[in-house]
Amino acid sequence: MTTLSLTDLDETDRAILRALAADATLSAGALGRRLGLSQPAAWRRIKRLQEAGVIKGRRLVLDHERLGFGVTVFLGVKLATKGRVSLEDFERAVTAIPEVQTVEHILGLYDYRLRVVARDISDFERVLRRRIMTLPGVGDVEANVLLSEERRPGPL
Amino acid sequence: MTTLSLTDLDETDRAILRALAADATLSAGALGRRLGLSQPAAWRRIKRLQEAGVIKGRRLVLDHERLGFGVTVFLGVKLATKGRVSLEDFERAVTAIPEVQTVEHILGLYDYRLRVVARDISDFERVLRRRIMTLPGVGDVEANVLLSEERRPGPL
DNA sequence: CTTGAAAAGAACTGCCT
DNA sequence: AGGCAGTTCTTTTCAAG
Repeated sequence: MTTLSLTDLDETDRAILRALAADATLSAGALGRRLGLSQPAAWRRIKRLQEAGVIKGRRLVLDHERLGFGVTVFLGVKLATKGRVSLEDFERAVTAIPEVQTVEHILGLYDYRLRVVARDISDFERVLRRRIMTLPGVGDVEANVLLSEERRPGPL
Repeated sequence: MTTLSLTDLDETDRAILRALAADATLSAGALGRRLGLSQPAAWRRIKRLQEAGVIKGRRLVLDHERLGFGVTVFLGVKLATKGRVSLEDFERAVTAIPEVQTVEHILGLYDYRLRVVARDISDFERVLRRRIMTLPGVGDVEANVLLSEERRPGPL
């Protein structure tokens, strides 16, 4: 496992990550052609990046609107009671809510940021009142409705 | 294109999405075995979901820490000047910053939420001062350092 | 690192229930 | 809709330069 070696990725590794980050569907052969490598060479590099843990996996990108979840809301949550037990209780309870897609523990005015999806605004109200506000230790809550979102490749 | 398909996904489609959302590596054959379908049957459903636009693509999940970006910060940004041109100017400029991974236009106290990665805190300070604060129309900025994050499958 | 080749498996197609 | 059988392509592994 801890063959953890590398912060030493060369420029070719970075190019592979850039290409795959945009489209994880690319085959080793197609990648090699694009970068001037043979198929086995590209394949070995990809495998190396996976085993080093740099590539953690591949996930589907779903269109939640088409799945009937037209509303995405970010919630900032401040805990009324802090301390180790409160954090653990809150995290356990919040991860059991299906509408919660992401739980981020952050440093700042709020303790947690939640990404919540709902079918529509009234469905969101239901989730907020019956699920979120009843979580253990919840204090202040701030809501932000997502209007649009753009993801970028990130630095490499 | 507009083979507009439907909000009518049956339970099998949902099971496919649940499985693939966790691991997009699964082959149609493996998926079929898991659900009691033949390989072509599973394959046809996956293809249908892709053509319907429910599945938008497959993305790599990278470990940014191992890539040397140990710090993730969320920035709430309030624009000083609003209006159509200001929003477009801001969005164009902000998407050109490599450290910015996500740009979310939101409704609430702040106008945008940015997800920013940096090598360390002093690298983040550089990005903040030289890149973010110099963006056109930037007013208030609030920063939240990410401590930990958990992603969940979401409702289905 | 390359090329070449072989085995396994996945993707795709057509036909039939 | 689903299954079966077959073809084609890629992935994956290995040998050798």
